[in-house]
Amino acid sequence: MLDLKFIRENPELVKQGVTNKNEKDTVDEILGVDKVRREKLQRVEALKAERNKASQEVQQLKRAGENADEIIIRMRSVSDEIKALDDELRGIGDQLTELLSWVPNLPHESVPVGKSEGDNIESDKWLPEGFSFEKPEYVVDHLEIGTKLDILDFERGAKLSGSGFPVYKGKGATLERALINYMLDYHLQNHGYTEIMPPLLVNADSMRGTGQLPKMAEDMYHMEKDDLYAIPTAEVPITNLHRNEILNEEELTVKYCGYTQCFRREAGSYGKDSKGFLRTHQFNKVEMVKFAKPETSYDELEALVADATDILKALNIPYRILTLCTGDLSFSAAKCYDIETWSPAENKWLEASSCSNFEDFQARRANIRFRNKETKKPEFVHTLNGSGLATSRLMVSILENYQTAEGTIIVPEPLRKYTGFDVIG
RNA sequence: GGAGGGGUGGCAGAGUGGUUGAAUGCGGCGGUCUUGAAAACCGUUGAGUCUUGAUCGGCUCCGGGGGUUCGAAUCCCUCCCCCUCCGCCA
Repeated sequence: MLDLKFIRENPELVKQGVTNKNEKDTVDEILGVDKVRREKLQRVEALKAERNKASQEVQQLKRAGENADEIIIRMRSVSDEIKALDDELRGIGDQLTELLSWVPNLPHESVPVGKSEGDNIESDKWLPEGFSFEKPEYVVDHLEIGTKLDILDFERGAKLSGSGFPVYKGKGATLERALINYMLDYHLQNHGYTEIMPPLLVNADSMRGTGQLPKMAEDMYHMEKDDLYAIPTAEVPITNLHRNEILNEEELTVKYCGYTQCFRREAGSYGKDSKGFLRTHQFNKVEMVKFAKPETSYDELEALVADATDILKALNIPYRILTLCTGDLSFSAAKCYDIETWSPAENKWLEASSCSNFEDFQARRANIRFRNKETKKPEFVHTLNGSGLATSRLMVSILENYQTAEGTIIVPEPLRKYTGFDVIG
């Protein structure tokens, strides 16, 4: 959520940012409603001040044993007027909140202006020694090798749940689990994160807090009976851990890291990159979340990207980093880097991680603050998160980049102590 | 699913319908004392919002919503959440 006062004082800036993000510009509508609201607010508050004063007088008169009927009768009508105005204000307030909840975060000034993913900028690239974009003859895509080695079973997954629900089998399941454990341990031991294992079902307040609601409602699984949502990312429960809390400045930066399964309906994206792991309804992800002081949040963002790419380097997987342009930024993000890994079989880069700074956008929605040591006043924290990383996309990279001419998969060295085997097939 | 108890400031915990934004304790901050620290003592310490250039000031907030009243943390209705016990189950 943007600060209403900020919108009021910088309408042109907000309009520009919203337009650059390809979102609807409702600034004038918001300012109009806001103006009406403030006028009525001032009126009702003046009436309330009058009422409060009169109530004191009634008390004093009664104590003195005098008659207060005149005031009481007068205040009766004032109270009615207050009630009517309050009703009106509630409606206006709801309208304003609704309008504000649809306003996206503004892009940071360092974000390139652009319309779509074609305008993203490649800001870094890392290739293992001896790597070539030339695909070896024998390399087949992850679906084919996974089926052949009997480690992935999408067909039975479809029988159980529908398409997009993968089944991992045998060494495939073990490899997946190894990846998760390896990444978690890496972040805990080398990057100073604290592990969190959160609920996978959360309430609507949590979804609003991180900005999934209202915009992404159609993309989430919703349990109607209990009004709970299946999390699309661990970002939701982990960021909301501190919803409605005031943190101590000394505690910052708070760094959490957690593994969860993630659930996405992916409504409207059928047929688009939908083969095998490229787009699934359920997948595994290790997520990193930070609560930072405003002045350090952009440094923390760079560190977050480094934390994620450390893993790819250790696994020897080619990757590149994209700085997303304004048009490709998500609703809540002020700045975002995508990390993409190379898929030889698809002959393209696949997104394996997204690292974002939300500045105070989520914090304002979720009311996450810290007490400024100097001013002693609470201020909104900056929240950040990044995948570290999504295993399904990593699995594609491993199954393709570690394929041998014999049709086997070499287990990346760092994962071996977790898998207990060196080769699949 | 059944029965009961409870939701008050960072925490614990009082609160007769009328200077209660809220006693008290702890914690935090500042100070006295001390070589320094602890202890002790003194003082101080909620958030949001409107108005203003900034103060001053106004208003709101005792789980959420509604009601009664001139006036509600306090009375009534309703919803939510938490805890304990019983039942069922992993």
